[in-house]
Amino acid sequence: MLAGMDPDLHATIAGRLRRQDQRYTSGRRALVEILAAAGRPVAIGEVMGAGGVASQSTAYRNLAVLVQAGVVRKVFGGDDVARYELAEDLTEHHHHMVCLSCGAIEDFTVPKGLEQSLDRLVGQVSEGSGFTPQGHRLDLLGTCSNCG
Amino acid sequence: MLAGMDPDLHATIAGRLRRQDQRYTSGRRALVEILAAAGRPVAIGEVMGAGGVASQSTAYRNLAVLVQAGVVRKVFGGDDVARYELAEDLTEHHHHMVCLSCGAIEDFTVPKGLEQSLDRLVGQVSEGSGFTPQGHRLDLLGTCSNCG
DNA sequence: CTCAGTGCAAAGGATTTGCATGCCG
DNA sequence: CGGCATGCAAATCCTTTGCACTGAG
Repeated sequence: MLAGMDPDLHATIAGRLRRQDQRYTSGRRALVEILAAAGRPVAIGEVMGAGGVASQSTAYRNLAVLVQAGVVRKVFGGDDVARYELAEDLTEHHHHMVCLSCGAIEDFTVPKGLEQSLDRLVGQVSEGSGFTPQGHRLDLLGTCSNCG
Repeated sequence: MLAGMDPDLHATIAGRLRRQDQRYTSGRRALVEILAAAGRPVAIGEVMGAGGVASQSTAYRNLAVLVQAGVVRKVFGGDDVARYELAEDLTEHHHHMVCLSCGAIEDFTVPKGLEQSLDRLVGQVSEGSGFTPQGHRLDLLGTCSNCG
């Protein structure tokens, strides 16, 4: 586990899984460790390369379970490969810098004031439309240092 | 063509294609008409269902050409199917409400003041990191009226 | 005539599913 | 013991590509 990581993380996750009648197996724990260590959304290839996960299909299956339990979020960048990160309530609310060239994603946060403006906006837009907002997504699109 | 649509739209597009040594064929024009009429990002299935486009592979190929020419933008929502919309400089800067249930996407715009805040943010974040921003993406995630 | 554009069918890559085996509760 | 989790391989889904044909310049 990374230093600085919430020591109750695994207990919290175990609880959420139990609520869904799911077990917190070593394979699922390995996935969580990888996501927590990465600190940014990781694609399936990186997950497999990290070691500790043997079967790709099981990785997909477990990630789906974790998403269902609200432990993991699936994010899409500029390319068509899905990436996974720990749910925001296990880490913190943040945003993404998406590289349009290679698809890599990095995290960043924004000033609290702007976040509040965004939250207010969410509420405004929801009124009138039949749309029920559950959150927002603010991404920067551009070119990362590797591709620039 | 839809009433209210920029009458020079097709001329503009033809010019951009010509710059890439591409022709503005009837098939490509049909795609543009569909995107313009939709007013929101459309998936390949909707494109085919709209009529006027015979071959799915040609549709993909022409959409790629249009993206390359800066006429069309490819967007990803909450699911893994790509959607296409006219480039922002042919329409106007806007944002998306993404339905997490069915993947549908609707457009919306935000107050100018907030947009300016976002633009300022883009500049700030770019400094220090090696990331070169080219734009931003602000989406609302939630449930649409059909799925709610 | 020549070459880009088009259609059909086959190929590709990412993700999902079927089935038999192994392990935890 | 019984059922869920896991691995492997086959299947699916979206998307791209190969190749021969057609049409516009």
